[in-house]
Amino acid sequence: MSRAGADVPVATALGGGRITLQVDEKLFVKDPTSSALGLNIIEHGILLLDEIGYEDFTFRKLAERIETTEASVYRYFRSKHLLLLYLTSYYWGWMEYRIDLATRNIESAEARLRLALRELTQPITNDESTPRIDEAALYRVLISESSKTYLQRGVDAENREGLFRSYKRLCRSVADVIVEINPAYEYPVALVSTVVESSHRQKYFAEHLPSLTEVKLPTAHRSTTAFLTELVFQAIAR
Amino acid sequence: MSRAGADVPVATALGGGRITLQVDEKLFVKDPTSSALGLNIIEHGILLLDEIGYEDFTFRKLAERIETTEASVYRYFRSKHLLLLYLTSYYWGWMEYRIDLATRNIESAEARLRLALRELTQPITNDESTPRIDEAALYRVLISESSKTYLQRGVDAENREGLFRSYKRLCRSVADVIVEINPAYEYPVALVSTVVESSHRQKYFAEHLPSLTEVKLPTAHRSTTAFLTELVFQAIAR
DNA sequence: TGGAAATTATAGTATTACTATCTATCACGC
DNA sequence: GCGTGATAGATAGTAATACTATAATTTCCA
Repeated sequence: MSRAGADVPVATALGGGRITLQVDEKLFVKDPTSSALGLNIIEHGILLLDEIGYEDFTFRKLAERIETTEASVYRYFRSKHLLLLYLTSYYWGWMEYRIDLATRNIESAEARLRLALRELTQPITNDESTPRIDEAALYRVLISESSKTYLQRGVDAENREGLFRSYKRLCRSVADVIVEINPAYEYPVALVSTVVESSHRQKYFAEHLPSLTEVKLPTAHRSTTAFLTELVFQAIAR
Repeated sequence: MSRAGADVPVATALGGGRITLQVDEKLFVKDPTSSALGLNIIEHGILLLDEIGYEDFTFRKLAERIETTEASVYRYFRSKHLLLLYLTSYYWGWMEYRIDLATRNIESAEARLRLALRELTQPITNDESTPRIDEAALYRVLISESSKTYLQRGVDAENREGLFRSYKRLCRSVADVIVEINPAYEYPVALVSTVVESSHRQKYFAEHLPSLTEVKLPTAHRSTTAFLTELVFQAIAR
């Protein structure tokens, strides 16, 4: 399957730094990595989303913060929804790249699955090569807002355009490892998508609705990894 | 634990029918079950949410449909967000009532858990006693929109007011059965909340992002039940 | 039947999510 | 150094949303 890293998103440059991922061109009007203004939109888009949440976030507020105009922001993204989709797509692409990096050259499928689950359930760490991206903030945005990319009427049309490709590819590639371990297991992709969603949700619950989970701050990441790793290995045990 | 049904929501009357559930009074301004207009708001609120989705849903559109005015709708619900929260709260209360009904007098904890998972993952069926409620439509609304009740900035305040009590109580009561089966299992509530969320999500994926799951229409309900029941029993096996 | 409560009609506000147009700036090749 | 084309900024405008306010009318029921 994707062991050799074929088909994995290519690393190029974001934030004046050295690494970025290919994000589908349909997600933006003009590539935000191609100009200082675009990078500003990404950088402060993440920070503002983290601060005030998707519902209260507007291009007007973002424009004020980076001292540009609403119209200029619209030159890069058709809507705040597509900005969010861009960010999540970037995130999943990066996640797949990280998993690939962590698991290549590892023989045992079990070990690879364990590493992949670790990457999926631990927060992404600050990356020196992308100085403009606050990874911790992006991760919080993902936890709170990523479901909103697909829980809306436009899903089907957007899916037809391939805008969810990075998420689907990520789930598929982890599911492939499960199939390697137990080809008889009937729900590999469902299991992965459940784990990915649950990882975010449990951390959200830990912070906002703590009686819905045993995952507790400040060790939420660690116990989420433990909970979900155990869940997966028990589920696929022959 | 809740075996005897203590603390389970009481059945009273909705829709001119015989059964309703106590819904927290903080969720509405004026009890919608107390008048014809209120019942109309609930009935067509569900149908309209199902038809156009939460984002496009407005009180103006609802008012037009039931031939009343925006202001009249606002007399019952402070916002569309609180209407959605009312509907989900009603749903979880009813679910708890159904689980209690299905599992009381059953000795084996395993059997009770299996029955509870069945209730949680199968769609609610049309109920003769609530002729004004289209259960199938409500279920679709829940699948697509229920996460939006808590994935927003107001969660903490609303949680402090107890507006998520019915969801928390439901998860807790199912988790109690897990504890009965395996007191050593570390994540009973997390497992239940994961299953409840995943049940909705997998069905949503089956319809809109089918490559994220093996659950397939038109047998989505059956295979979701199978997938999640297996997942739970494997997870809690000693 | 009278008075209170519920509902309707009408109007208004601030904000949102855009779209349009025109001008200023700036890098570039010649 | 000059023109050109692309980018960004300034400004304005629109339809819809999510309410709030107030007065008039209808309904209820004691």
